[in-house]
Amino acid sequence: MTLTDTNSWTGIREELLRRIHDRIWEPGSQIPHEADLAEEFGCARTTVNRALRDLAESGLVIRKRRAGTRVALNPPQRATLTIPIIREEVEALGKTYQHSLLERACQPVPPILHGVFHASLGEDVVYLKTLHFADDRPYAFEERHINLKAVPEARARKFEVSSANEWLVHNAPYSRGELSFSALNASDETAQILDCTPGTALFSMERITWMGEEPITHVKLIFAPGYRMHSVI
Amino acid sequence: MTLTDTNSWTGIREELLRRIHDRIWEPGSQIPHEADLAEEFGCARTTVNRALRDLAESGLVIRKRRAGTRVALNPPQRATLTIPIIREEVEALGKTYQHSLLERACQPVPPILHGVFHASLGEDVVYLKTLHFADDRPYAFEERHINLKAVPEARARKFEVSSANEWLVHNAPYSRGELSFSALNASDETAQILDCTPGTALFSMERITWMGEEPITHVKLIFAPGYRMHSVI
DNA sequence: AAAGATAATATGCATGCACATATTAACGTG
DNA sequence: CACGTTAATATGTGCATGCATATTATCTTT
Repeated sequence: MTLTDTNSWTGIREELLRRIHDRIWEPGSQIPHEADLAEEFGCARTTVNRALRDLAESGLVIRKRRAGTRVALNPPQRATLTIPIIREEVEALGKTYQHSLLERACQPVPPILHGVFHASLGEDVVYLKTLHFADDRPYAFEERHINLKAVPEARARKFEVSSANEWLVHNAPYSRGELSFSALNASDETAQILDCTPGTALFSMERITWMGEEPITHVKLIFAPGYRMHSVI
Repeated sequence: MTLTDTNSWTGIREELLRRIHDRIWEPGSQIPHEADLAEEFGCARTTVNRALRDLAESGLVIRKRRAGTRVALNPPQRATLTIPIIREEVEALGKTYQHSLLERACQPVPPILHGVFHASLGEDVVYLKTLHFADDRPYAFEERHINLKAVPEARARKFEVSSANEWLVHNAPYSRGELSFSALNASDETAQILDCTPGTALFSMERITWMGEEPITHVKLIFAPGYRMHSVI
């Protein structure tokens, strides 16, 4: 018998987890509905609901109205990725961080969204080109658009002393974001900027962030050769 | 102006979000407590709680008992990455998945860990080279080592019908793993395998998984040109 | 004044209930 | 039989309330 406290929603979640792991409820099969589980555990349906909602959030079960709750067939493998602030990342390597603003434009430069994200930052944007250094060596090349409708204060900022990234982190919080990673061959321009030979495979990260329904900023980072991104499961 | 329905917890969340973004509540500052907000919005405290919990989960506010709720100083730098099973990923594109085993060896081939991960799979391993297809086009090239000490059943498996990945997912659960992403130029061999020109920038993912202290498997995936990995914050 | 006990407070959680909503099943009707 | 309509049902959400728990402030006691 399990010693889990079945009166707390976490306890119920553990018990449900156990049943899924022990294949008492097989992948793809339907599990009893909330009311039955509540009766079995001797708790309110709300409590079971909380536990099931949590499991659904982690992707272990699929819930649909009327259709009931099913054990996910292939539980998605999730990893948590920590997106570092470049300065911190460089300093963690024991190197000195520097950055230089290559370009700053307010005229509407068409955002280079490449169709990666389904969003537009609108017409009124700041466009920034920044190069990040680690010990005088180029570390990453950044292209950024900032939506001035969402962050009007950015119009006056020069972003020469503090980088746009850090300023935005502290001044324009976002509620959600999307990330996209890819590999690309260094163009002549980026090769020159990052001090490598054209054609070198480079790791690239694109990110777009929103506050509610309003896009805040779009960044495309191209890292110098050899960059690796790590994550733990 | 959007007339947010302040009677639903999502509506309240939007309004709270707006206040954070508009700096009505500055980063680091305390926001009114649940009871006050409930009264202001004319709803139950439970509903405000739901909204605040959601914001706390996304990392935008920090909540502590008695201490109250504060706007986060450093908004989230975490993203959850869902690592797809290649077959599902391909099928989600509306394409037909296929894979073919290029090589299978049991003799101790030195694992190509490249010093990325600090681990060794030991001497007794299966080495697999698999090519994954999407509609007859190469999709990803996989090199894998399986630790036979941890998964002895793998010695007898041929991995011709079901891919090693899916077999392991369902038969060798792991407790933790490490991931590493990088970009690399296609070698002559990988270019031939993936049907692209040598030198093309390719996205690569390496993963090692453990059960407890025992490494289970190490995979290196090299994706065909144009691959992108997505993630949400 | 320092240390410990105690009270106050904000969030966390559980309950019982009601109603909303999405989805499926059953049922007619042409 | 194919179709639209209606009913049944499981989850989703809101509310009022009470108690639990962590943390801080305050009040003792020595």
